[in-house]
Amino acid sequence: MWLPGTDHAGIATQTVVEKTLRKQGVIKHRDDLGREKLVAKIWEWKEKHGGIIIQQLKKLGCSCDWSRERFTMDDGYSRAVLETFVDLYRKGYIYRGKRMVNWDPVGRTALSDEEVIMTPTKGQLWHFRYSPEIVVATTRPETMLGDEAVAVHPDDPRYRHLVGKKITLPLRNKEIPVIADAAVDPKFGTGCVKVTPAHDVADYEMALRHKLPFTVVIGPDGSMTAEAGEDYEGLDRLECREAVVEAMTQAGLLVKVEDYEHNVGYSERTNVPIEPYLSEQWFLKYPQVPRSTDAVETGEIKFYPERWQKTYTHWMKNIRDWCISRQLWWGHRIPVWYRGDEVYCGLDAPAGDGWTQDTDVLDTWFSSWLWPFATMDEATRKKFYPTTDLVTGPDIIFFWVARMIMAGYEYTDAKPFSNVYFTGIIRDAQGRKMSKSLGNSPDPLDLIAKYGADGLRFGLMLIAPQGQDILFDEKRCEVGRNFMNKLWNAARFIQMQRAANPSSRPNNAHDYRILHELNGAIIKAGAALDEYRFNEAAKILYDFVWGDFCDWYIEASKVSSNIGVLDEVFSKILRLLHPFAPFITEELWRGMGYGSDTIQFAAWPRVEAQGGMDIVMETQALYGLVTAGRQLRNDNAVDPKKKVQFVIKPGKYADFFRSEIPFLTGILNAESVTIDPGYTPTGLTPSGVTNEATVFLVGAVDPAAEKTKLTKQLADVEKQITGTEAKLANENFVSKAAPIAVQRERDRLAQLREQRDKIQALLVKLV
RNA sequence: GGACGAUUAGCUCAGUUGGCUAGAGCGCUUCCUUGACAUGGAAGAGGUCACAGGUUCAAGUCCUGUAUCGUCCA
Repeated sequence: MWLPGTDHAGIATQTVVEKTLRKQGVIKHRDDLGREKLVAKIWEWKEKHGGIIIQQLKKLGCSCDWSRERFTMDDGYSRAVLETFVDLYRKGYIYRGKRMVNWDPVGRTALSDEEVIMTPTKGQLWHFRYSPEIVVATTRPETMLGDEAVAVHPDDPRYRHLVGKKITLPLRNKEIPVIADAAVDPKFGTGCVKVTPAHDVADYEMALRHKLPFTVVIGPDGSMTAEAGEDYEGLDRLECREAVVEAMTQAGLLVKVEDYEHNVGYSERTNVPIEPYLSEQWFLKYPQVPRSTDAVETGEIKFYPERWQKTYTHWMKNIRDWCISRQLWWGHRIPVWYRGDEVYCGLDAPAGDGWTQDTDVLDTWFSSWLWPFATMDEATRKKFYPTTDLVTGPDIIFFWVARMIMAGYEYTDAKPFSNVYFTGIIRDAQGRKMSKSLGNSPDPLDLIAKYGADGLRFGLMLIAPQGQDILFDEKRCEVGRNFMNKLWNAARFIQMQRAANPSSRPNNAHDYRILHELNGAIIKAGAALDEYRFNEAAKILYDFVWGDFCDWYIEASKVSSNIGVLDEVFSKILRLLHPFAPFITEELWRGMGYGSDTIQFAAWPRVEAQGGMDIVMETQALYGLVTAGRQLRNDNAVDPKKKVQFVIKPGKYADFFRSEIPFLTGILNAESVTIDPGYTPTGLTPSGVTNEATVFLVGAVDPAAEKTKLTKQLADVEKQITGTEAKLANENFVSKAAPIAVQRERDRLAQLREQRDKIQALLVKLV
């Protein structure tokens, strides 16, 4: 059972809707509309656009249980989210506090650490003189307006005498202390750092240790507050930066400016620099951390590919409290009410007047971490929980996977899933992630229109190796489309055979051989699927269908067909391909009359015991003759329409080859094929040497070409002989290698020598 | 700075525990509209498996180091 659904994508959705409304001139700011009306607008938008992904899944033929589709803002699911909040609050995992958070000044909301993208950014490092003895360096001059101290390392002899003294903060004419703190790196810059408690994470920590005041100089919208002083109030933080630099320069306090590359956090959503911002937020201390860490380490929950374990473990071991409040309106509103100093947390508003609910909503991931179980009612859970597989992208291993595991253990006392399959990320041909702003993501519906849903699916499966990102090129869908075309035409061929041929049991070499290969495909594809190697399974089936079934078995069937085996193999092919290509297999399944019910319920093919390994080998040798014969025709530029005479001088299998003369004649477009163990060519007779026989093309010859070809072949074979002989002459190899490996080399050598002799004999004749 | 990937044919990539005479698709060359399929068929060219060491009878595969690219985390 595949349970489909979507989350409400809080910040992304609200941002899009607000932007649209602003563009339409409906509002300037969300406050113009107010909470209820904006949320109503977002619901409208959701009804209109929210189904796109689901539509795409349906068009792709994903076999979800659509009756179970869920949305994180559904009533039932919402209830579960709030219950979780209340429960964790009562258990003491959730707390509210004034902390330094990652502030998105455009989205005007706090973000979790995971939503901040660190990007190396070229900037400058300004060196400011704060006093005759103190020079500090900063990449963010505007923050100096909120400085509350200058810090040095306690053991730094250069500054020890200054510790405890006060200096005057330039521009603000404010007394600030010089403090000593071990967090200062004495080797960085001058060894003195400015301390801005309200606007830097490290400084915030330091301020706590030294009980410094927190002066907020940058407001939630990224502009300077009154605390910054009247010269700067209202300026945007970047404008303010210039103003501060200018003022310091004027005052003669700018010592120097250096180019400097450092990491700057950007909002994942709005792509603007994050502002460390001191504000009142809700935090979650994660539950079930040790158990969740162990679960993955011990393999109770398995990751595919395994290596993501490390990333997971590393994050779990360095886990920090999660800022879960967002200053948004689209999402689950925090179920906490205030009245004066009173705080109430519960599912519904408390009785009595004067209570106001917290205005924040919860981080979307706080909603979706409950997904594996909150989407199911009790009866469903009994049947399907814990679930077996989660399929997701490695980019949300922290956002979602880790949190789901913790929620699972906390609320169901069980793992939410046994296996996590991490897909590759589809990138464009230049290796860039697909993104709306780049406009480099193709519309799946367009691709389906062009290549068919099955073609698109199969094409993608073939190019998606486990654990690797996929460079997407539309051309690659052609492979899938072509394959579907091939499949369809194979079906047409079978149908045409039905009229002429009665069904029967396997009775000839080609039958046994194709059934043998079918078994191989079933085994190998099954094993690949068991290990989540989807591309490998797709490749195995592709090769079997195109190579073995179409190129050989159907071709053989043109000479003499066995409709019973054709149908048996093809009906199994359809079942094997059904997970990859649901539409065409369903169509053919019914169209070919293999079942009246949907193929979805047809049993996965089983391996049927097949005798006749000898026949399979003989047939392999037979096909070798065909290839040799075709080569002869090609090399000697024989008109494809021209019927020619072949003579085959067999090593073994003479009787078998003789019994297949009709097949050989047909497939080689021969006038005649003769099997003659005692054949000696007269004059110039082009020939091809296989392991089991020599094939002669009697008739038209180009002696020069023939000689070149044979000489090249001889050189090739002799090179291999030398290599094999060297191996076998190596005492160490013979004594230390596995006996099978040694035997294999001996057999090979014998075979190669035989081939060499044959070619030499032919060359002698040519001279 | 740390962790993890990648580096194999012109391009995009397979290659599971070492046994390889290294594969596929696309592209390329030659020929073919023969009753399943030109979204096709037949044949073919094309690779010192990033580099340097090491382990081994044997290394694309294991180990160490280097280089380049990518992702994640500080």
